[in-house]
Amino acid sequence: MLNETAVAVLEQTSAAEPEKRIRDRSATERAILKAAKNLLAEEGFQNFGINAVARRAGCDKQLIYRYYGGLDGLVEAIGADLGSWVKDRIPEDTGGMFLLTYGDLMERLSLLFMEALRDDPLMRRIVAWEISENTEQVKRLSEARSKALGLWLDRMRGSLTPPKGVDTAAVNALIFASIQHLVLSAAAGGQCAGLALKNGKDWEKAAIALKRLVRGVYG
Amino acid sequence: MLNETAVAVLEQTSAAEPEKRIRDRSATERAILKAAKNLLAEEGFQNFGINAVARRAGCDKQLIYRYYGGLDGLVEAIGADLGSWVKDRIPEDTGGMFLLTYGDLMERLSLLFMEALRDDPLMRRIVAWEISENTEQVKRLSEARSKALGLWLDRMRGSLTPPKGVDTAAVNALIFASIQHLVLSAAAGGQCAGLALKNGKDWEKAAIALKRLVRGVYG
DNA sequence: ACTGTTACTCACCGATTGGTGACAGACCGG
DNA sequence: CCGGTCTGTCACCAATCGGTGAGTAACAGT
Repeated sequence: MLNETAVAVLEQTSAAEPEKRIRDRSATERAILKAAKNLLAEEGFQNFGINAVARRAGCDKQLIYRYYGGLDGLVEAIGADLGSWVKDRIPEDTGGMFLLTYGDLMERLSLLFMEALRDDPLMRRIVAWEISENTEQVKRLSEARSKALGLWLDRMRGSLTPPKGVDTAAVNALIFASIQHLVLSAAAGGQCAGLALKNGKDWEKAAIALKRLVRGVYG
Repeated sequence: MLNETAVAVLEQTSAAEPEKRIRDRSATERAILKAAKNLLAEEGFQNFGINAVARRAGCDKQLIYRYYGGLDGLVEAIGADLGSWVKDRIPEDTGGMFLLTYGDLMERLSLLFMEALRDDPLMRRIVAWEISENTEQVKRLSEARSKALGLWLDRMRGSLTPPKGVDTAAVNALIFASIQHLVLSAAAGGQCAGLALKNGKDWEKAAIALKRLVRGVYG
């Protein structure tokens, strides 16, 4: 893999156009970041290292040290980039939902979160990483993710007050933990605690069970 | 670290005699297995390899190849050894519980499982491993764990029929997923989804929320 | 055109990994 | 006693890891 610009140049080499700017720092930086994200999403954190990222980015690892200050900085950049998650995952159409109770809201958020996590391999890998390791790298990344998730929840919640008499923080933590583990387990082995999670039908069952769980506590 | 026997020998040989290692295959095998389990429990699967296990077991890695056929066989042996989990985790005192409803049962099982997982680092690491990787190694280990858990649940359930009209498989999968993620997240970072999980007070809150969740679906 | 800076590549380092073949010593049957 | 098997050790392999210092090629300012 080469720089995007380099690829573009290669593609139009048929013409006699003079090559322009193979040396483009910001493009290289973007290529590195993109390579890192893709690598993390596809391969997981096991084989996530300087050499692998440089290989995939098609540049020398030295550039990663120079531009990001090593893997730590690169991971931090990924974390910073995680803010874009919020924008992508907020449905602009919030209409059609009248008179939301807290139960309505949590049911909707749970299903949305499950769906979002299902088709975001990078986020899944990060969650798995958080659980498996406790280095400073992961801690920072975890904070960024937590922050992004919190922001997402805030945006989605709007101005709705939680019910009294229930420890919503703890209950919601359990609900979201449930979703995360279900999705991660499914992504890894196609099942969770013996429950098959492969085709759409399986996930429909899971969704129904999730609704029932949420409705059970929040009515 | 050396064999226990070897250590004993070393302790009583002041320095005159050349140290002799006891030739005891089964003891060495046990030492290797124990080292592997401890290593996995303490360090996690990140640095789990032939060299690390041999180092901790105080023997040459060649012996791991000979006795277990490499890491795969060793992991499989760990899985086979996982059956003992069931015996350790079944409270012999099942009296004092009259007229169990399914809700009573699931509440009790949930709390027991959470507690059991909380003080079993090896099991936690295995769960985290399952989620993070999908190699043949992990698959076998996962199966063994799943089997052990299933056996445990059977033993605990006794002869109690689940309620109709509820997809108990899916709901229970969600509940146990919730517990696993909560405990793993806590073990890694002392919190889960912003919910602090450090001292006993925190866990008490989590337990209450868990009860509420279970009671919500199963009454 | 000269100079200095920027962007980038390359070669090398020590350490560690998984894996193998050769060897030494202890034990046992003959 | 000898010879073979079992148990354990050691040296070595190629590959990969993270990390660094030095060199090269393209650019910009003058």
